[in-house]
Amino acid sequence: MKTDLDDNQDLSKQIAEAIRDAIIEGDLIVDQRLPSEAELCDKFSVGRSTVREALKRLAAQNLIRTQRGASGGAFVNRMSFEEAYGQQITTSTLLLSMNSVDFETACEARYALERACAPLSARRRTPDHVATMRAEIHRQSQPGLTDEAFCASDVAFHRALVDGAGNPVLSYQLAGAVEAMQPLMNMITYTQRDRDRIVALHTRLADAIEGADGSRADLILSELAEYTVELGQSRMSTR
Amino acid sequence: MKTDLDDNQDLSKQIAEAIRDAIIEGDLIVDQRLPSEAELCDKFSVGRSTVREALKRLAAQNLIRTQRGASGGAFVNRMSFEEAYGQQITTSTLLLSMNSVDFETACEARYALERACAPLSARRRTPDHVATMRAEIHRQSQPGLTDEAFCASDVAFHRALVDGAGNPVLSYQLAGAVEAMQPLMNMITYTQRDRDRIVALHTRLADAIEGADGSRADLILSELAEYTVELGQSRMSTR
DNA sequence: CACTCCTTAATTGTCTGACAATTGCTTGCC
DNA sequence: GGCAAGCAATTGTCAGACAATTAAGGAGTG
Repeated sequence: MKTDLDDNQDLSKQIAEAIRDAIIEGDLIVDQRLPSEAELCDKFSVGRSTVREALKRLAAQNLIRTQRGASGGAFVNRMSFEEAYGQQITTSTLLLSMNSVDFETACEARYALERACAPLSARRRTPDHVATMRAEIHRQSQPGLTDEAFCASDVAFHRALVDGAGNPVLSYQLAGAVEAMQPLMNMITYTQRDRDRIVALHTRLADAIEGADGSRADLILSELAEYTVELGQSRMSTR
Repeated sequence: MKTDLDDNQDLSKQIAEAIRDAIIEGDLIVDQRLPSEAELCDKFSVGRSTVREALKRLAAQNLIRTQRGASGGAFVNRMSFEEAYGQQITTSTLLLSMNSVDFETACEARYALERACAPLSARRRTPDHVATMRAEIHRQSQPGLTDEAFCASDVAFHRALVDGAGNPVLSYQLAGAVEAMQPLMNMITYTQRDRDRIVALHTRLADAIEGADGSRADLILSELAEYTVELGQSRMSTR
């Protein structure tokens, strides 16, 4: 690990990067204990606060976890899919909201990615996935559902579709795209007619997935994408 | 912003989360200055080191930047696509390496996502994108190229393909998938025959993109995916 | 007035020392 | 052996000090 630091730069940042690189390079392996704060102070010749700030930076990225007490310390964290989801969603959400990405662009990205999953999902989905999709469709048909709850169910439905592909890497990549769109989707108000139309499309989609008909699922998804963009545009313009 | 903290928990973590939520909720907008460290100490009734550790956590996620001096302080950062790329790549790389995701799964995810871009790229790519792809193909044909340089060029080629779709959200999502695979790809040794084959596929791909033939590009990508998986399997098994 | 230089105040970056809280280990007692 | 007390190591928090950086204002000078 690099221990020589450039003065007149942010020391804690440099230390964090040195340790992060060591983790990425594999010099520090999962569950391995890092040197104690005191040892790191010596190693980098800095004060304890500086070391601590560096460690907090790494903790914020889920790269390490810390434990108090004897035989405690900082340990390299196994990056779990769960944590990675969370990070990705936060980042994607902020990216979309802060850069005023328009609805159309985000929608296009989302459905393009989702369509990539459809054929795989049609081939590999388990009965569980289909059941989840059916359950969400049922929820979406309930009268008196708030727009937000409708959106949340929509996310859950599509999540099941994506998970059906049985590829955790795909699921991870798509979690960000789908969930990050939720704030944008929440700005839309759905009339009963809109919901009926969406539920109908979802039903056909679930049928296609259950029937292992990937190309039909793809087709329906493109319909859904088109309809959603249309909906977004009309709703945005009436404001 | 929430200022009441649960004692006997990690204070700096709670503070960081409170501020992060305020940013996500839009209570703190881009380029807005946060209260100074001293003010935050008062607001949360904690010591300065605790506040500083919280701020470093946020800085590690690129949520804020800090400036020294009078009229300095911590400011809400605009999450740029550039920074988001970097974060995503780090996360994806670690996720893949730490969870021993097998080559096949990662490859499938990567090419599934890339195929989602192909039709869009065929429609929208600029001459610049095509030129980049051609340039990378040329580089890949050079004799004496190391395997690593070959892989890097491969990434650049596919990056141009994805960027050609002209959708920054898509580019962002895919940056992680493509670049995170590089360490896995780097484990492969490419014979001259392998390279020739890949260069041929790349050339046909560039032709299809240039000729705005999305479905042909899609087809070639599936060929490339199949060949890559095959290559990976044979190379892994001979170890 | 315009320009330069100096001082001042505000703010973050770093260091030191102290104490609290937690936790595993050892030691002594029954 | 089993149990409780204490000990040592480690992170979490705090307070105070000083350094480094930067913007703003003021003094002096042409």
